Amino acid sequence: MKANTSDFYERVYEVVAQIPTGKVTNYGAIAKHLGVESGARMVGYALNNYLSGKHPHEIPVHRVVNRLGYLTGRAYFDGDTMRERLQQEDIKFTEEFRVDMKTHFWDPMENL
DNA sequence: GCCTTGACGTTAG
DNA sequence: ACTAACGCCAAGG
Repeated sequence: MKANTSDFYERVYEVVAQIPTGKVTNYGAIAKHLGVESGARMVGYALNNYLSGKHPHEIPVHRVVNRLGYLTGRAYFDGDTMRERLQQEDIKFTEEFRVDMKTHFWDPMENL
């Protein structure tokens, strides 16, 4: 059973699916949790792939931001959807497109 | 096969 | 706080 790229994508989706409402995590934390510390970029790639394809389960991909809290993936959602969804979960922002990581960061390493 | 392009992160300045 | 240079590695041209 050799690990291929699609396995990695699936594992990313599994982690994202467990991010609690009102919390966010970042690309690097997910990669690290999956044992691929240098794979932060690939996590982003996986999420991008998620939005382009058709998937049976809805997962909160809007809850993944970069390590500084910036909504680097906002351009891949319609309009301002990413920020709107986060605000609906009472997530606080320190800047227009930056969430308050100090308050809302959820680390897969410590919770899974 | 080579080159460029990224939802990234770390380090140095 | 901000910028630039790398390292990373899958995908697409």
